[in-house]
Amino acid sequence: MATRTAAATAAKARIRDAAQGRILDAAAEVFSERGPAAATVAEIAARADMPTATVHYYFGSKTALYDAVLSQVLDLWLSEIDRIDTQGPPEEALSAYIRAKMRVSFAHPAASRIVAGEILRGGAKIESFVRDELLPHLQAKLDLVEHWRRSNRVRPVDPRTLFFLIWASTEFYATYASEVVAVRGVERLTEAEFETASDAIADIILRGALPRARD
Amino acid sequence: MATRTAAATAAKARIRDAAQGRILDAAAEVFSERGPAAATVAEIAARADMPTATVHYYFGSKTALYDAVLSQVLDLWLSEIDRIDTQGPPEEALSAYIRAKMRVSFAHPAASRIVAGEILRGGAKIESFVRDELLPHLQAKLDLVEHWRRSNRVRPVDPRTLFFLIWASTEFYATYASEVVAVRGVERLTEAEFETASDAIADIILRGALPRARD
DNA sequence: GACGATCCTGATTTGATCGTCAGGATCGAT
DNA sequence: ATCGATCCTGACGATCAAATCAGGATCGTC
Repeated sequence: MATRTAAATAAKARIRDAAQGRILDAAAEVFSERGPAAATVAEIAARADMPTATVHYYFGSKTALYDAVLSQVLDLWLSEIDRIDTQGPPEEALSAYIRAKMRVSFAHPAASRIVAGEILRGGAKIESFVRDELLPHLQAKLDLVEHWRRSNRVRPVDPRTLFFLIWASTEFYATYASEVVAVRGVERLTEAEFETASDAIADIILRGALPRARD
Repeated sequence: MATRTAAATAAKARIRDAAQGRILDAAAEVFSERGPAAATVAEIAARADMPTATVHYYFGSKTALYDAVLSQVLDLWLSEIDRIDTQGPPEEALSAYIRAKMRVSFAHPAASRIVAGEILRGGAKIESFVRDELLPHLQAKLDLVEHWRRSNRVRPVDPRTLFFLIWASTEFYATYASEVVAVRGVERLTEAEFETASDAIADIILRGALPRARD
């Protein structure tokens, strides 16, 4: 180790990162499709096109691998909350937020489903994340909405209820995708359908939450 | 068997039903908390306060037990769609529907979570139910909303999108209960909080989906 | 080309849970 | 009291997936 050059270390690191990346991608897929309990290391390894033992070599245990996937996914989730532009008017800020959340549901359905599954089963694994990371970020946004509300730029609604409504309606398109597909009678959801749904959701929620009719 | 009286048969049936009921209740709890894969027959049996073998005696296999729970739960889910009063004005009908769905989320959180988990993992097990039972029932309701829309009693929104919004926002309080609890900083959700949330959701969605400002 | 370090994997062990089975307990009918 | 039918259960076996391990392959350095 004392004789290792930086180049050698970097080369090894690249190999490691590539392998870990492939495993993480495969794992995110399998965990989201089957849930962490039903997912098997063998299936994850098969999708990453490598032997089972290799997965254990890199991540030690299935639980550790799941935790790594979860951590990745939570970072994505957190970054979405920051998408609210605190400068613009409520109408534009909320509209942009809704569209951003819908885009995540479309672009990262596996990530959305993993978080949803975690919460569905009580959220014990993400408790500290929610307390230490999510809530502080969220609080600033809640304060912003509360501020709007006090200056009558948002109707008198509990800011938290408004956020719940936005989360529910946007994440629905990732977590209930199989239902949406069945009810709409399509093969799969296209980006265009996501755009249309985003428009409709933003339209209804904004009209419902902002003062004055807009047409 | 040829000599069995009706009374004896009824007595046995009562015993059987009681035991099966206890098992089904315990199973619904455990399945909803852990998911079908992570749930163990041993834990279900422990909650029903009986040996593991007894659960197998009544239901044969864990899969059969899960299917029985799922079937119960889907019936409940279906019955909710019929709650829409096709006679009344849109405002009252939709408001009553939203409140009914919220009441289910509050009264039967385990049932809501089991269905949500099933859908989350692709809904393969409920595919035929959705096609043969849910969709036909739903279609009548969609037609009703479409009818309202054409007579300008509902704003120009896709009826399916409106239903998705209602489902998402109401089931959110069952499926994301651990998040709601964390964000609100309470121990658990009370009936009063569900009522308040119902009011807020109905208020925003109705104002967003119905023509003319209401204040 | 010998070295140290890391990468990688087939074979095997370990552990947990589903499901069976043989047989005892209970109960109503006669 | 005995009988048939069903209820009920402890003990056991089979299965399946996680995790270990010993050892070989590879790579940059000297």
